[in-house]
Formats: sequence, structure tokens, C-alpha cells
Amino acid sequence: MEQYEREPNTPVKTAQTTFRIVETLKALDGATVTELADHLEIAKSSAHNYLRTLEHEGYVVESDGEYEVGLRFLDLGGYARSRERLYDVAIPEMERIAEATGEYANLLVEEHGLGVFLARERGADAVSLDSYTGQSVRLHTTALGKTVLAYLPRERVESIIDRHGLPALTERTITDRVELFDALEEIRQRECAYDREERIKGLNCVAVPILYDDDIAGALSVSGPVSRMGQERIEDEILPELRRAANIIELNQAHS
Amino acid sequence: MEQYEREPNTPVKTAQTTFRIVETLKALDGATVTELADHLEIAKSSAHNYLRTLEHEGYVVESDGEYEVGLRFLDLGGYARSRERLYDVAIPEMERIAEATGEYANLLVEEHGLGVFLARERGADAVSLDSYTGQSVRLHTTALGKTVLAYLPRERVESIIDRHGLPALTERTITDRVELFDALEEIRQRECAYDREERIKGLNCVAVPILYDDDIAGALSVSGPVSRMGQERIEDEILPELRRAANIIELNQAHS
DNA sequence: AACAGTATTTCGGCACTGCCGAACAGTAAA
DNA sequence: TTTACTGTTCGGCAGTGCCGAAATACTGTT
Repeated sequence: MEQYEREPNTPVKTAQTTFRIVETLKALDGATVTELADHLEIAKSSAHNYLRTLEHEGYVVESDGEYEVGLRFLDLGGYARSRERLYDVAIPEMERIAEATGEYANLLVEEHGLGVFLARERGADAVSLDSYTGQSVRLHTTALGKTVLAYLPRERVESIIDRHGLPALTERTITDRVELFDALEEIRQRECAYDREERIKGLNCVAVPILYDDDIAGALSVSGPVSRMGQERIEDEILPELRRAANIIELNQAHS
Repeated sequence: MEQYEREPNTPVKTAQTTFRIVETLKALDGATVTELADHLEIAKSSAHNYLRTLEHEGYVVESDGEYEVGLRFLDLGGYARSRERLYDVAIPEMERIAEATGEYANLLVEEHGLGVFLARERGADAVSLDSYTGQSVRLHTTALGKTVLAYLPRERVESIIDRHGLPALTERTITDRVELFDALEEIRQRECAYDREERIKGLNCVAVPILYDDDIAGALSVSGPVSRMGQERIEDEILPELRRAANIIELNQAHS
């Protein structure tokens, strides 16, 4: 029996707080020493020491009192992404989709039970939403994520739900376990997933799986405003485009 | 007198080693517990504890013994980038350049004395090089970086050199202080910078500055193989394209 | 099967250091 | 000047990161 969760036996607590601090800076969209200390309930002096070292290491930037997440993380993140072969293979196809549909084309992979947007290609008519490349999202809140879940072994899905729960983002988000598994079953049969304003109001999304030797490698989607994402257009124009792209990507992934 | 370097008075050493570990994972392109311990000269048990906690926090991924930098960093990095207004403004112009020239269009900003590739747009003929979005590079090794240096106050440049030195990447890299300052002077007069195989052999690059209220906000460039980047083409086709784009970007940066 | 030889993981104890609270300094408003 | 708020320094204690050794798991080989 493979294990999906390994608790560290002797966790390095300082490393954990280090990342808690950076994540808090992100959540607060920048913070001062006292703001951070208050928010994390640690001494001001401790917050001060952490922020200063992080700044010195180049992972945090400061401008008159406000500390911010630094671009240095983009180096590590970009490197991690560059190692994903799926990324290179998918980009040209995504450009085609974005051009053909005019909407956003999105690529997502799973890591540690969360979905990570590996890439987004912007079409001519695409509305810019408050979403960015690299963003990690709950899998059950997007068409992309549900697609990935649908093709993951059931016990894996269970353990992901155990770990991350099923929090709601809009009133349409699936928050019930059995409801989710029903949806996943449907996705497997239809071989595509929908997101009808489950993550962001006014935004619809269709996704198809990208497989690799029967395993799920990621998911590909097109997203756009509800007004332009009617059922007819999805079935007649977008889905064929997505399936064609997914197929090419699957074939181009070298079986090493 | 503004200070550009602030040594933390009481550095959180564990936070420093945490990042040293992640950076080492990147440098070694993945490592096992023992490889990491050997490389950093720490006890295997310590390496083990760090890696496990980092994995548990989601910042490192493990697959049969090999630990790797995780995609989680892309979330922080992508967030940091999304906060840069320059990014949004520049993307459409960079797409135009990439399409018009067929080469790579690149955008770089400075942070902590290093250059960070905020974006790269790929043209039709662009050769893929081992470079990725977010990569941080030494400023003196690229046309983009030299452009930024040229428009930075002199004492700032001095302190950057003090901190990061002038290491060579190819035999053409500028490694001499006065030579560099001469080059910067020339760049200011020409209002553009060249990179003739100073960072990567076989690769040429032209860059122009993007200013914001007389301060340097970043630099924009086109890069391609030496064979296609002759002086005539640069001056007749590429530079006008770059200057036009830089101008539009400068105007579109809202002066708030 | 038994084995060596490799790796990772656990364990216990010491020294270090991360943590806090209080004192100090610097800034802006009253 | 006083007040109130920051950010910063300092010293001492408790917690924990660190190491080395022992224990366990994994290979592939004989």
C-alpha cells in the first residue's frame, strides 16, 4: 500500500514558520513588522528577525516598512516548471486554441493534492481575471481539477479530500463528498468536465484530460465569460479543439 | 545616505539553511538525502529532517528517493509577478515584437541586484534555449541587465558589483570594473545595449530601457542566434520595433 | 535464501539559537 | 514638548536544530 501522506517525524519548525511568514505576506498583500507579528501572534522582534533575514536572502522585498513577497520565488518556480515536460509540449497547442477561440486556454497539473496552473494562453477576446500563472487552487473547484480527480485512483482522491477538505468558493461549488464522486463518474463517461461558476462568478470552463500511459498527466481547458460559453459553442467549437490538442499533446509526450 | 544593504542583526540561521537546501536541490537538479548532506556538509539526519518538512509543506516533491524543487514556488513567484504592473502593460507589446521579428522578446527587471526575467514571448522562428521565465541572472552578463545598470545611480551599481562580483560566463563577458562603466556610458549615449555572446555562446541580444519618471523600470530586448542578428537587421528592423514598444509601455504605466 | 552493501530513518543528548519581553530609538502627529 | 505609534536592539531562558551512532529498509548478488 502506497502512502500519500508522510508526516515528518522531527519537523524543522523554523522552516515551517519561515514559509508561514511568506504565505502570510502573500495573503495580506504585503505587511509591516507589527502587522505580521499581530497576524501570526509572534513577538515583534521575531517577525523582525525573520523579515530581515528573508530580505537579505533576496526572497522578500521591503519598501518603506512594507515587506512583500519577492520575485526571487519566480526563479525557483520557473525552474520547477521548466522541468515539467508537459509544459513544453502543451504550449504550442495552447496557443492554437487561444487563437482559434479567442478565450483563455489553461493547463493544470496536480501536486500535493492541489492544482497548479502551469500555463495560461490568452486569446484575443479573453477577459483578464484575477488569476495568474502558477496559482494553486483546490482541485474540486475547477473543471481542470475535477478532470484530474476523475482519473486519479479513488483512494488517492479520498486522501486529498481528507487533507484539503471541500471548501466552497461560490454557492455552486461542490461541497459534498458523494456529490463529488458522482460528478467524477460523469466526467469519466463524458470525457470532459464543466465548471459553471463554481470557482468564480460569471466564469465558465470546459476541460479535457491529458493522459500519459493511462495515468493522468494534467488537464487542458478553455475558460470564458458565461455569455460566450453556451452549450452549443462548447460542443461544436471548443470541445473538438480541446480534444484534438489533448490528443497531439499525449502523442508528443515521449514514452521514455 | 540611503543604504542598499542591510545585514540582519540576528539572522534566523535555520531560515537561511532552508533556502540553501532548496537552492541546492535546484543546482543539483534533484538530489537524494545523502547527496544533499554531502554537498552541504551537514549530517544526513539533518538533511532528512529538512527535506521531509519541506515536502510536507508542499515546497519539495519526492519520487523514489529523489527530492526536487516543487511547483508550489510557482504560486509565490506568479503572485509576486502579478503585482508588477510593468508585466501587464508590457505583455501585449512583447507579443507584437515576437510576431514581427520571429525571435524571442524578453522583459527584465532588477531586484536585489539581480536581473529577473519577468516574461519571454516566443516568436515563430525562435530557437528554444535553456532559459526560463523567472530566471535570475547577473546583470552584467546580459544586454538587458547592462541597460538597467546604465540607468541606475553609480553608487548603486558599485554596491551591486561589491555584492555579486563580475563573474564570467563566456570568454566575452565583461569582468573588469572600469570596462563595465565604460560600456554603461556608451549604453546611455546609444540608448540601447548589445550582448554579443556574453552570456550564452551563439546568442546575440539588443535591449532598450523602459523608464518610469526618470527611473529605470526595466529593460526590453530581442534575442536570437548570431546568424540572424546582424548589425543591419538590428538597426533597421529590431531597434525601431523595440523603441516603439518601450515608448508605448512607458506611456501606459499610469503615473499614480 | 542468506548475504553484503547501499540507502534512509530513528533515537538520545548537548549546544546552540530561536523566542520572548522589556528597553531603546526614531518618526509623526497633537 | 508630549504622546503614541512604529521599528530596532538586547539579554536570558527554553526549546530545538544538530550531530553521531544505531536501527531499519532496500537493493542486487552469490
